[in-house]
Amino acid sequence: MANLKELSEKLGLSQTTVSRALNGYPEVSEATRQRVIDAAREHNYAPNSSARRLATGKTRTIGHVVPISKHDMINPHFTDFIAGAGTVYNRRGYDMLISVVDAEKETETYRAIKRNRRVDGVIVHGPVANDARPGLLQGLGLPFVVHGRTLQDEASYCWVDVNNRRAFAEATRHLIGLGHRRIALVNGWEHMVFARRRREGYEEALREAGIAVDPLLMSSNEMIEPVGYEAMTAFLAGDDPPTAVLVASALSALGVMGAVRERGLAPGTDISIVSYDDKLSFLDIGPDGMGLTVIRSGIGEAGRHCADMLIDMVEGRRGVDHMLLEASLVPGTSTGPPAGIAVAGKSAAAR
Amino acid sequence: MANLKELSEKLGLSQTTVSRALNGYPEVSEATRQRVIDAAREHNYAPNSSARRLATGKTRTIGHVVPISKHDMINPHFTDFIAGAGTVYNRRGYDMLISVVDAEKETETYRAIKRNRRVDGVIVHGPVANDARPGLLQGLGLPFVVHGRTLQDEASYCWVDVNNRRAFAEATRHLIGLGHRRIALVNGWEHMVFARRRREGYEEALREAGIAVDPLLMSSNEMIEPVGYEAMTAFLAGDDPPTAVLVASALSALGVMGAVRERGLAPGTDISIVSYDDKLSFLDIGPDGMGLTVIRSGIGEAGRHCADMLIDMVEGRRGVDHMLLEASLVPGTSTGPPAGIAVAGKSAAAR
DNA sequence: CGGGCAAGCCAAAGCGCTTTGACTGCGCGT
DNA sequence: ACGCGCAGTCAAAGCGCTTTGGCTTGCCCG
Repeated sequence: MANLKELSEKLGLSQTTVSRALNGYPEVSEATRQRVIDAAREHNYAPNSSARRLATGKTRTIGHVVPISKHDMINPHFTDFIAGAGTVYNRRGYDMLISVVDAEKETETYRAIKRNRRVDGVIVHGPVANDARPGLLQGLGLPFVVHGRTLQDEASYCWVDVNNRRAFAEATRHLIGLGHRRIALVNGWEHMVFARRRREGYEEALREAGIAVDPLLMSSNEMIEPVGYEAMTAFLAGDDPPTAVLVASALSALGVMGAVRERGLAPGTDISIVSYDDKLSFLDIGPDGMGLTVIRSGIGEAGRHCADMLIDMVEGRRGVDHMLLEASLVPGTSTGPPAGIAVAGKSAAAR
Repeated sequence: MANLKELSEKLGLSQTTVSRALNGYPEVSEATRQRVIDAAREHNYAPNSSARRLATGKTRTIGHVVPISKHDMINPHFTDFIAGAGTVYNRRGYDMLISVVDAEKETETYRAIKRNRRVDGVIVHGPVANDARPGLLQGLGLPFVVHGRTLQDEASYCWVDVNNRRAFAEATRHLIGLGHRRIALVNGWEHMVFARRRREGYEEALREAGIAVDPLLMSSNEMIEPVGYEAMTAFLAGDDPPTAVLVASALSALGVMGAVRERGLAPGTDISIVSYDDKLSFLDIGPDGMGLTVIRSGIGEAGRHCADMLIDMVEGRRGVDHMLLEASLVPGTSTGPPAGIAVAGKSAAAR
C-alpha cells in the first residue's frame, strides 16, 4: 500500500481520521483506531517520512558532524559514542545523520545543515580550547549538546561531560598515597579541553602533596597506541624515571604497556600504571581484561545522555541543562607501592 | 530567506525558473542563472531538503544498518569504513544515515527503512555464512552493496570484497618460503565469510607444501586484543609451538604481540608474525608503526568503493557489479627464518 | 511577409503527509 | 421541546519543492 490516500479509501475513512488514528490522537474512537491500525499493518503501510517531515517541519533526525583529520582518521572513541547515542535515537524514533567532513569545513557544514533543515539538532564532539562552534550554533539557532565543555560560557548551552579534573586528581592522590613521588602523565592533546582539565587535576594533586610538577614527566599528544609507546619509552629512558604513570586513554595505555613489557618491567611491582578507561568496546584494559587499575567512565553512557538531552531540548521538554558524570577508580593489579618499598605478597604482573 | 517562493518574488521570476536555474537545467539563460545564484547566496537560500525529497521521490541518503552485539559493541573497523564512505557521500551530495540496532532486529529494520522510504539504498556490513540479507533486500527492492561477499549467489548482487583467500595463501607461502613448517592462524569468527576464506587460503598453501593442517594451531574468535593475547599464549604454551603465526586483524595482532613480548620472544627472530592490516587509523601495526610484516588492504578504500558503487546504482548508471581488491604483502621486521636456522645480520626485534 | 522553431519563461499540478476549522449526530439538562 | 456540548469525522488548505505542458518572444528562411 503506497500512501495514506489509498489506505483511507480502502477503509472508507478520511485521510484525517486515518492519520490521527495512526498518530495516537484522542479524537478518534478506539474502535476506529484499532481498525485503522490493523489495516495499516495488513497492507504494510507506513507514512512516507519525507512527506511527514515536510508537513510537520520536524525531521526527527539528529546530526553528528565528525571531522576527519589528516590520515583519514576518525576518533576511535566515536564508535562507542554513537553506539550509545544510537540506541537512544532508536528507542525514541529518531534518525542519526552523520557528516564526515574535512576538519576545516566544519563550520560551513553546520551552516549548510541549518539551511537545508536536515536535522532538528546536532551533537558537538571534541570541544577545543577556544571553540567557535557553540557560538556559531547559537547564532544559527540550531539546537545542540556538547559532549564535553568549552572553557568559556559553559553555562549558556547544554553539555554532558565527565569530571575529568577530579578524576585525575583522585587517581594522582591514589598513587601518591601508595608512596609514589615520580608520577608521569601521558596525556591527550592539550588543545582538547578534557586533556587540559586532566592535567589540572594531576597538577593539583601533586601540589597538594608538595611535589614539584616536572615537565619532563608530562607528554601531550594524540591518544593512540604508537604515541603511548613512544612517550613511555622516553620516560623510562630518562635520568630519573617515574615509578608510576597516569595515562589518558585506553589506546595510549596499550602503547604504554607495550613499552613496559618490552623493558621487562612488571606493572604493579616495578611500575604503577593507572589509565583512564573510556570503555572502548573492543579493548578491555580494566581489571577484567588487561588488569590495569583504571579511572572509568563509559563513553557509551555519555552518548546516551547527550542523545536524551538533545531530544528533550528539540521537543521543548528541557531548557539549557548540564550533566557532569563522575568517573570511578577501579583498582586492578597495575598499581602498588614504588619498587623500593617492599610489601609482602605483592608481585603479580598485570593480566 | 525562507523559501523558493520568496526568493522568486524578490527576483521577479517564477519558482520554476529559479528552481531550474539553481539545479543547472539548460532552459534558463546564463544571465538569469547567474542572477539567481547570486541572489540565493546573498539571501542565504538553500532548498528545504524534505520538500525536495518529497517532490523528487529521491532521498539522496544512504543507510547503514549496524548491528550492536552484546556488550554494546560496534565493530571498530566500522569507523574507518564510514570515514571512507563518508567522504564519497560528501563529494557526491549524499547523506549518511546510520541505524544502530540490536542484532536480531536487523531484518525488521530493513523492512521499516523500506516502508518509510528513508534512504535510496543501503550498505550491508559483515556478511555471514548463510546471510539472509541479500535475499531480503532483493525481495524488498532496496538497492544495496555488500561489503564482502556471501557464500552463495554472489553473482546476483553488488559487492566489494578483498581477495582474502589469495591474500592468506600468499602470506602463508611467504612464511613457508622462509622455512617455517609450524604456522599458526589466529583467525576471526568463521561464521564471517571473510574469515572462512582466509582459512581456506592458509590451508591451501599448507597443502601445496605438503604440510598437515593442525587444528591445534588454529583459533577462530572475535578479532579483539584480549582474544589475540589468549590465543597466542595458548599456542606458545603447547608441546610443539609454532615458529610463525598468521593473524587476521590489527587488533588481534596487538594481543599476539603482547603475548610474544611477555614471553621475551623477539618477533622476526624467535618467532615470525604476519598480520592482516585493515589500516585501522588509530593503530599502525605495519612497518612504519609497530614494524610488523602485514598483508594490507585499506578498509577506508573499501568504504569508498562501496559508496561509489551504490550511488552509481541508485542513480541508474550501473547495474550489478563486483569489485575484488587485492591485498599486498608489506614486509616488516617481524618475519624471518625459523629460530633454528641462522642468518647473518638478522636480529632486530619489531619496533 | 508569414510560418516554423528555438530560447526563455511561467502557471499550476502534483508529491504524501498534518492540521485547521467545520460539520454531524447524539445525549443531556432544563 | 429546545439548545448545548461533546465525540467523532471530514474536506480542504497548506508544507516547499520539482516538473509538466504551455505561452511568449524574436529570428531565420523560403
